[in-house]
Amino acid sequence: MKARPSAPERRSPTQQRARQTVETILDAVLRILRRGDLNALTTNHIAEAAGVSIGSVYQYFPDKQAIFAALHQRHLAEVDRVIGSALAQHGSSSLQALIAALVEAMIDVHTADPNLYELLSTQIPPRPGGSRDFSQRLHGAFRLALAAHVRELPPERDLDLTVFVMTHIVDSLGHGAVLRRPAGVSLAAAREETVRAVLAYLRS
Amino acid sequence: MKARPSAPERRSPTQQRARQTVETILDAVLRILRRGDLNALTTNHIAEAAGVSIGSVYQYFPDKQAIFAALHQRHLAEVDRVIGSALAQHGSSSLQALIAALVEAMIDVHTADPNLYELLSTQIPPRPGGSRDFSQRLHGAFRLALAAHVRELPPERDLDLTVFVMTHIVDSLGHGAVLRRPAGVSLAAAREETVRAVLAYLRS
DNA sequence: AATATTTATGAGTTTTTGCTCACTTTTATT
DNA sequence: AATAAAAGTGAGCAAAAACTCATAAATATT
Repeated sequence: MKARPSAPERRSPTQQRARQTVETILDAVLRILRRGDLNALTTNHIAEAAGVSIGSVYQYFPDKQAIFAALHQRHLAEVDRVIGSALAQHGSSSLQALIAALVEAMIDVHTADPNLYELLSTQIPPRPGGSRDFSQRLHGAFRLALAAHVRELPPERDLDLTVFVMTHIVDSLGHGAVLRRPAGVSLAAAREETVRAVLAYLRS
Repeated sequence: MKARPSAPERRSPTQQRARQTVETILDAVLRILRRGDLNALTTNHIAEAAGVSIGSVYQYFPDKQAIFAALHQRHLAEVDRVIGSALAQHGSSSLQALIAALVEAMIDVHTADPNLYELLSTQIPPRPGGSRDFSQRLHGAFRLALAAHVRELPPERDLDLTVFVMTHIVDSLGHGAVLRRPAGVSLAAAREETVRAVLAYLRS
């Protein structure tokens, strides 16, 4: 488990089936993750779950970390897509409709892969000066979304601070609504209440 | 890494120095955690970081999981202590003072061990019918805290749903304020804004 | 069709890691 | 002081995991 001295480069897939193999491997990790068996995340088992040989895994990933890093990249792209779609559809809607769409998008993301965030946050080292991480990416997207509605907000508010709070509320409750919802609280109720909380905060 | 067939019992420490050894081992895990090097969480390295032999570790912990489980227990007790203290001091205060105290307590907990929650959530399997986990514990404590102020809340609100939302806001922002605060947002500002958000939600 | 390149395989090597146990040292008891 | 019990040690074992490499199959290029 200790970091190997260096991670040799691997060739990148050029043929279609090679790209498919890479996707299959990443999908297998998600499948294991959904089963919740974190200890089954070994390279050999990932290969087995993907239905490819261990050699194929190392054709495209220099080491185990790289598999998680690739998954991280794919997840970021997916979040961008989902959030972007919500923004595109509700760019000119009311603030309430926008927030509702964002909350729903967040719940969708977390429903698809409930444990992914925890895995990535423990397995992916934060890039020092490199690309933006998950929460920064979310912050940027939400900042853009809220900027269109600044006139509806009380004046004299720090936009970054407001977005920081709003992002955490939406993300945490989107996550919690899927994973930690107490008995007697429906998903729909949690969703609506989250929207209420965000709107109450923004208008306060 | 796969689960061993059975985990034999170990003797529990009776002398003072033995209890100290156990604490030293748990502290070492926290120290490694604070360094952020999740891959250094091997039994041998934990022993080395604690300055005890690997044999001593296995005097008191039947397997590696048990170390994390003990840490989990210790963390739950600490959270109970901190939250309980906040409640005791502000049992008859205003709602605003109470929320402020809870937010501060949450930030304190997360400041001490920023990565602990992530580790535990990935390494500790959820107890089937056993003791309550972290978020349930928090929910119970916050429910108690809020119950004293039901008269200040709008009527016709589901207490569990309200506590669910409030707990996630406080926990997530307490955590985020320490770990994911963007540049230009001070800790004090994040704390105050969290209080504002919770109060706005509760009064909405 | 012949050749080159990319992709896939998986048995086997090497490293890591969880854990044991025979033994020593320290503390408690008589 | 003698004896017993508890605590501590660390070399080393067995299992597991990361990763390699010689080889074969599939696809692309000539």
